[in-house]
Amino acid sequence: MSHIKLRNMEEFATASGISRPTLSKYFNDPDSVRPSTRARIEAALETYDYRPNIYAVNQNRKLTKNVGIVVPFLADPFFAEIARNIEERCLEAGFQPSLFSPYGKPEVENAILDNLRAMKPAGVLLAPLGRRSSDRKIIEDFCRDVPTILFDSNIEGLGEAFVGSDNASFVAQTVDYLHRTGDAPCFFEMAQPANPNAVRRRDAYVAKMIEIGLTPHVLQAEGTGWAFEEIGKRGALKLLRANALPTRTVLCSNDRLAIGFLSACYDLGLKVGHGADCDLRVASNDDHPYARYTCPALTTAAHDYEAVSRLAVEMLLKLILSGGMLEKRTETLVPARLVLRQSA
Amino acid sequence: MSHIKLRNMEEFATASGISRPTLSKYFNDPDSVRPSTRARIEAALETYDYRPNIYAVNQNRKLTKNVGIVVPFLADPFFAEIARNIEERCLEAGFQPSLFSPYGKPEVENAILDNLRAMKPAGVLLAPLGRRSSDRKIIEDFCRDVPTILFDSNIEGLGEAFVGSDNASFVAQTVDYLHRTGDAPCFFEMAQPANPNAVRRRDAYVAKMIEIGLTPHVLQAEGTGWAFEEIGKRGALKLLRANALPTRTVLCSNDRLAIGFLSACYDLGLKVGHGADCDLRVASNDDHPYARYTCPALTTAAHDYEAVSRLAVEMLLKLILSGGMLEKRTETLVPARLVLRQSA
DNA sequence: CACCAAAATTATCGCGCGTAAATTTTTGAT
DNA sequence: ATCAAAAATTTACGCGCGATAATTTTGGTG
Repeated sequence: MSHIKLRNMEEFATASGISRPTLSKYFNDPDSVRPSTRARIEAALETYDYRPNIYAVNQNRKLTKNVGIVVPFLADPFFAEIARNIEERCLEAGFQPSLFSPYGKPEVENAILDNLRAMKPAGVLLAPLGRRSSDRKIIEDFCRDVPTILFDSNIEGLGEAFVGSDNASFVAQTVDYLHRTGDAPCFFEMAQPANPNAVRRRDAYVAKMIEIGLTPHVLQAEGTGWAFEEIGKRGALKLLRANALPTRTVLCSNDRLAIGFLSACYDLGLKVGHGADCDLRVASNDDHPYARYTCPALTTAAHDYEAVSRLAVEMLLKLILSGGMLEKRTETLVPARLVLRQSA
Repeated sequence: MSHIKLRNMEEFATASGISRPTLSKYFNDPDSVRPSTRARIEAALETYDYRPNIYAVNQNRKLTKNVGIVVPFLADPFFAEIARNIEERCLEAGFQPSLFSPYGKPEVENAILDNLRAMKPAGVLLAPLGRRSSDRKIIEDFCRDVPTILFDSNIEGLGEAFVGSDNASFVAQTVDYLHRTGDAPCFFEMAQPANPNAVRRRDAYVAKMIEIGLTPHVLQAEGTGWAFEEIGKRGALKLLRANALPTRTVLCSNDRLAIGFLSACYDLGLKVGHGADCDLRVASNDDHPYARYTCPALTTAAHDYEAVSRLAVEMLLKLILSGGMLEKRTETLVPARLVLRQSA
């Protein structure tokens, strides 16, 4: 355990009595050397303090072992949870994940993509911001340079594949359940949603309502940005005070809006739930990590976090193994799982 | 706008008609070259698509422009919010932040520190896990190799400085307020807290109660890990059903426990708040991003997110400028700000 | 016009490692 | 002991850039 600091692989080679090219092979793949020499190397690593210089390594490798993970807003617990899952799986697969978030700002997303390009990652898992179509080209260019899998939010034709949740499945299940057990819901959303999935959910709601022969009612909360709870609460207060709800059942576009909605109901003394003594029912989409701790606990269409993150990483590994290109672009949609709690 | 891809600085030099050493100077500091040549370079950058290879750059620089940020559990909205603030400030200061989280696992934290060492960052902002004292040496060794500022959770004597919230200030304010306006609180915490700040808060509570001549009551919820809401809810259900609360006022160690506590109260039909018709009062610490959307909204001692992140980054920049060593280790404690809402 | 400091250029080395080709050693079977 | 295959070694080059020293050019001054 002398733990002498060695400055480069050359020094470690002389110290350990093993040639530098063999060491290089070992660090790239420990199984590529004979078990006996591997043991000698690992014994030497116990004695001497040496790690390859990652910058020199990555400069000379055509492909690094880095994997980029980009989510639109990391301080949103939904994305934090997805990112955590993905990161863990990448580590298990022997890659070095790097986490990035533009926190809702398109110009920061552009900067992240530029940095990512310079990092020459083996692959990137990108959950893009909802973007003006004029920005499509930026992501298109990025995907040309870096092997990329899109997740969470699809952009038609971009990336080597898409993995995400099936918004139609989410809304169909909640609408169906609410309709069967009482009023069909009106739909509560942001007028200017930060995330393109919101539009897909609204469209799915309208389609589903028409399918079952009912009139869709869409209610919108004003406000931009990522403070969904606040926007939901203010919007709900306004609607509830004006008595503007067309039904006694509300389906929120996502759980964060619903958290705000429930908070507004509480403030106004309205009892939410499916009981006979309740004033209205509130359901939502996502199964946000806190959905089970709202008052009342939130009935919601749950993301399959495990499946989405697993499928996304599997697709990424497949992409990396096949050299950065997939035969054809696939879109994998994971259905929701309806979670019944007290709110509806 | 030909945007031809150039493979290295040499090619960009011939293409732009500027010598490579001058370009190198420019990329290290745009102001180090004559304004006229700077303009020529930037004009060339518009025409040609070139970025220095970050791995080659970092290999040859003694010090990189990287900054490491490590938080114990990034999927905890408190840490996500702090990390977001810090990241933003580092970017403004011209550094490249890299975000890491061991998600509560000590062995992952060790791996992160190893990777960080290899990254040769200009500095690191580290919010350590609560650790067994036997692991202290690992962080001690790390701080010897890498200029490090500790934040959020202090480890006596480690790092070049510490910046965090003043736990005593948090608890003193809440206890004081609760005591003046009604019952003094009992204290609700985890029996095996994941974060060392919890211990400091408990001690501060006990000290404060004794100071004002009252008997402290500490109630503990069983459970380990980072699912604080669940632990808080189960613990609260158990206590409430057993009617084991010594007072009608509860101070939770942190907001996530309080979220679970409030959820339990709701389930049991207990009305929480400071009104005459309420069954009990619940207050807490942190001002978690969702504290204002609980039912009822949570009275809590708020972190000064802005100040903590600003001071931490300022300290880091000072550390970097002074070459990785500060004259003496300082501990900056930011006081809490009491936020009165409906729950107490 | 000459003068001089500042800035840019040329030339050259070093960083730490990947990688290839040619050679030598080791291995496990006959 | 023999021998071919596998593995390790020696030698050498290249990656893209930082950094230095010696030289030339630039731009403002008297």
